[in-house]
Amino acid sequence: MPRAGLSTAAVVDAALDLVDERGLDALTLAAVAERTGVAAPSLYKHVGGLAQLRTLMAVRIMEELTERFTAALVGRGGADAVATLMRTYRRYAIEHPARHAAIPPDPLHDPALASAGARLLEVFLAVLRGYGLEGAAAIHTTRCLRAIVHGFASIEAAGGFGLPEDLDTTHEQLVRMFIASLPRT
Amino acid sequence: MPRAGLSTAAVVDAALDLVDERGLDALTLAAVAERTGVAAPSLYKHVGGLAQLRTLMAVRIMEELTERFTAALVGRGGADAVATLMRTYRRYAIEHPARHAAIPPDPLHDPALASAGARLLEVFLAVLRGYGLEGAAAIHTTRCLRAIVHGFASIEAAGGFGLPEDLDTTHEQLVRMFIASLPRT
DNA sequence: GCCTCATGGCTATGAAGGTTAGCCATAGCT
DNA sequence: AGCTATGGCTAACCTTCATAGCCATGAGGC
Repeated sequence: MPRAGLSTAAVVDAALDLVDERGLDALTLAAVAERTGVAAPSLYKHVGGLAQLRTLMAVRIMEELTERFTAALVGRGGADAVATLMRTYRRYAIEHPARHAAIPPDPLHDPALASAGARLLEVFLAVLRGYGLEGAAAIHTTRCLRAIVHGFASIEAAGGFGLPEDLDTTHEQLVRMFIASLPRT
Repeated sequence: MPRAGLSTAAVVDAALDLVDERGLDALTLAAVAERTGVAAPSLYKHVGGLAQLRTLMAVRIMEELTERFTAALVGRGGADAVATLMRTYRRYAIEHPARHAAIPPDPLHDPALASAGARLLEVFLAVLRGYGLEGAAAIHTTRCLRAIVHGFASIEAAGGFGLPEDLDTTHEQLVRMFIASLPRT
């Protein structure tokens, strides 16, 4: 009975690979167990259960997103930064639709997700701070931005825009719309 | 063994009541069966299974939404119509968060949902047509509007806006942003 | 080099849920 | 009154999550 040498991180890795390949609905402990070469109950030695596996995945995904944003935003400011943030978010959702769908809508409500969620939120706030927005105005504008990027990415990743018109064009229109709504710098 | 006098419509009614009360995740054939006073397998006499029950619910929900929109929009046009559409959508999602969450993102991909989805889409297009938008421009702008209202409503209905700032204010900012992006009439 | 014991596997088991098969009483029609 | 389609039912099966409890591994101390 040789050991598989599993770890919590390895289980999360396998789960992420699984949803990338077969979609979020395919995330089942049995499938993760098969992929890691272990019986399903053995996963409980590394992970508290399906629910906890989902939150661990969400943390990883939010960290990955935050990292992508910060990498894409270095040296940028103003409208350029806003547009880059929106395009980077969209690209991530296209590349990893299942991961995008796994992002919880209310990360701040779960202590295990709160800090990763707060760091992600901070990226949005930082971009708008470069626009002179602070306090309540920054919160309202961040919410608008979040609603826009989340809404577009969710629908696109789900294949919800059925008609043949070009989606890049639609997205650029959305980028212009949001930037035009910001205060003149 | 007296008959319960069930029908497909009655099963869908019970399912809608159930998700209204206990959330979308509580939608289970066992729960619907209990609520209708019948054993779970008996539901199969009226409904093809859980998946079909979900699409039947989605059809009902989209029809209900279309009806609300048309009722709210009579006699309105231009910016007033756009704002009314956005506010009506938001109100529906607040009143019925589970129903809103049950709306499929890609209704046009399922033949059973296509016509209800197309009627709903037509409301959006009609509102923008009053703005002189037609053809590809109307499609792009409808997509923007859909992304905005869907994104905001999804996050709000899920309790995703954690901070205490007033959400009405945020939504009105979003309404102004979208209307400002439309061509001058 | 051996012992100990925490660790990480395993099998067995059970509870929920979806689904199918097949039976039978009811109710409506002739 | 009798036939038959219909709409209930029970029994059974499969999948999945989860728990319990067993046992081999293997690292650290002696």
